[in-house]
Amino acid sequence: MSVTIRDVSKICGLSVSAVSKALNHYPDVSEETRQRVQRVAQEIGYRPNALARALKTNRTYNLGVILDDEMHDNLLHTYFITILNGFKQEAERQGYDITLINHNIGGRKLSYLDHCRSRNVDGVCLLCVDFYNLEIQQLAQSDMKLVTIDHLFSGKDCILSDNKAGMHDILSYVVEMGHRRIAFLHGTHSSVTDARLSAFYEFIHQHGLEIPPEYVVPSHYHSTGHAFEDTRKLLACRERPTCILMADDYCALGGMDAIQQAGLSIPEDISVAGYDGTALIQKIRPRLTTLRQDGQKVGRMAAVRLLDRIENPDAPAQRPCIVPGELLPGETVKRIG
Amino acid sequence: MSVTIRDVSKICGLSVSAVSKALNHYPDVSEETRQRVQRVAQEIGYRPNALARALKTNRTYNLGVILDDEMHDNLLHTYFITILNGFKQEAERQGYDITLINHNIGGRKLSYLDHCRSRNVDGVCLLCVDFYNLEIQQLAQSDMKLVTIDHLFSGKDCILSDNKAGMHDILSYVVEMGHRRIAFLHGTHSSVTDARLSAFYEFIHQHGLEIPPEYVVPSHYHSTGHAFEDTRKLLACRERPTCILMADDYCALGGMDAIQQAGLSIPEDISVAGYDGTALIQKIRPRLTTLRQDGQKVGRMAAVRLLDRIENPDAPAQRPCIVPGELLPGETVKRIG
DNA sequence: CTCTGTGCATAAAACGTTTTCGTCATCATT
DNA sequence: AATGATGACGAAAACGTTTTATGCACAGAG
Repeated sequence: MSVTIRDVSKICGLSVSAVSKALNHYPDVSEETRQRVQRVAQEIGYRPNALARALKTNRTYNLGVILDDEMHDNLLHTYFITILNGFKQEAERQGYDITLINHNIGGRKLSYLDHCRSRNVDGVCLLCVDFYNLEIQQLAQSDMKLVTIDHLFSGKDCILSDNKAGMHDILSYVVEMGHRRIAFLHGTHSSVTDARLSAFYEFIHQHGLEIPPEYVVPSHYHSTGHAFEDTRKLLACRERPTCILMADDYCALGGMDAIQQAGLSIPEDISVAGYDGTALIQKIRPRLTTLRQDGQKVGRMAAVRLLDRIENPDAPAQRPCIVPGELLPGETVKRIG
Repeated sequence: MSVTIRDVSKICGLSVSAVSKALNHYPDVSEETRQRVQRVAQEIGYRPNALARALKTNRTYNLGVILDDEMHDNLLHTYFITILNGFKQEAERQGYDITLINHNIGGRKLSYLDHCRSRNVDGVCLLCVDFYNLEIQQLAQSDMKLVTIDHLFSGKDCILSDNKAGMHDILSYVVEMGHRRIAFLHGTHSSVTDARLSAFYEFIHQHGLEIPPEYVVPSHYHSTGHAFEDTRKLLACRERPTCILMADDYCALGGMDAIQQAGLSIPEDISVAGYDGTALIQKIRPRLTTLRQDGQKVGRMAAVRLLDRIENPDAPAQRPCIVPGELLPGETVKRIG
């Protein structure tokens, strides 16, 4: 089949162990034979079998990424993809591969934890999952090394996009532009939503804004359809908001659609702001005012933390790494008052 | 450490081999002991070590995906992500995991082929790579089971998005709308570009359209920036085209930007069409006329083909699987003449 | 009673590595 | 000359499985 270490050893007239040691830079092998071994290995194209090596060393140099939801299309959300991209780049840089951990595997249901164990990944990144799911909880409480994105399990490593500051920045901007009647069409129940909602309430409280309860409407991330409907309802309020903060950029698109179909124009009649600041969205007109999350960095830091954890397993848990965002003022929020 | 087959065997008072056979549905084990073994395995949470199993059986149930370019951000192109998503879903359905094959792994350069071999993937999907790269060629000529997307290596399995028909459909539509002076801002050298370009030339030849050479301008996929510049040049032609076909939807955005900045409006002054029909693009106004590629299906079929190949390695190579697209008439192509 | 088959279980080799321990020179030190 | 240290290598166990070959008891057939 493939060329093994045994082949190298035979050609060199050495034992298998000698070859192994030569290739792995052990001290007790003469410089001369090391050279010879390496040359022969090179010549006949020897590549260590990662499986066999991992079986022995308990290191696969493989990181799991869990990225799933009931809809099975989270891969399509640009924010998460950007994170995955950053994660992949850093992992690659440090010599790790990444494998996507599936939920149902070959008919049989296999829990995430079992799956990770079975594949012997060195660590796992929980990116875009339902953190309240029981299986995820089980995984989080196991001894599996893991890093989570935008959700903190106590004692575990974690990367957070700074939603508190993000909300603060965008609200400050909107208020600065003269808005008082600000609606918030927010996402579903999650840590991210919690962070953003509480930042929202804290802000309006501190600034003495009077926000009627119907201005805070639960919707769904990544769904132009829901945003469309929920925005329509918002427009039907007795007293219309002058500005709507959307759950994310996708929602902003759906919402803007609803606004325009209602015969209103943006930002003359009503202002809109998004969240995420994905690359594509910045290309469309009118340029959406939004808060860019640095998904690339989030992903990269996640890999850094996870690999750090893998290298020194007994180090105390670090504080969550908080990645700042950046306000992108566009053309969809009008100065009023 | 983890619970192994040996633990099960001890509890059951059986040999390791008996347990293995019981779990793997071998015939020569009594129904009674099979039941007992399965119960015990279940109870103590035994999960076979995929590494050890793979080492012995030469099957990892792991598929590689190569997705790379010099820019390292192909993950961010929606078309490819959609394909990856479809691929992942089908692979998952059939019990396979997927791992992303890196190029540089841990400082050391490792060729794609070596990397695949070393990880012992059962097969590999070439999605979005430079097919003219020497390493890719080497991989394609090896005995590694592989499937390619939108590029045919002779004798290998392949999925093609129907670019010929796609170009034909969109050109027919545009001509039907009365356009004669049609420009084509196309992507970089690749099979996809070849297919689209030849379909373009074939069409204009068959329909007796006179297209000045400067209407066919090489640009870059997935780059609003290049499209912006190249569109500006197009607008400077003595006789402006009435319609521009863009390399993809990203380019369409860049191009539309250039058009609007030139003080022209779409589609009144000039028409534009994209290519890809990604989900997000369909939400923006004006709705882009474009050709939707069914990336989901492309990915799914790729997995189907690859797994088929893995199951029966000696079957003759099938004809390329051609996945049709769908014209999405939007609002960016005006009826003229 | 012997032979042969059958049903069930075990022993052991194998997959390709890493790593611990031991061996055996050689050479310097008492 | 005995001892010890050092340097270079090999033997073998181990990682957790699968699979082939083997054994053994018991049945029925001659």
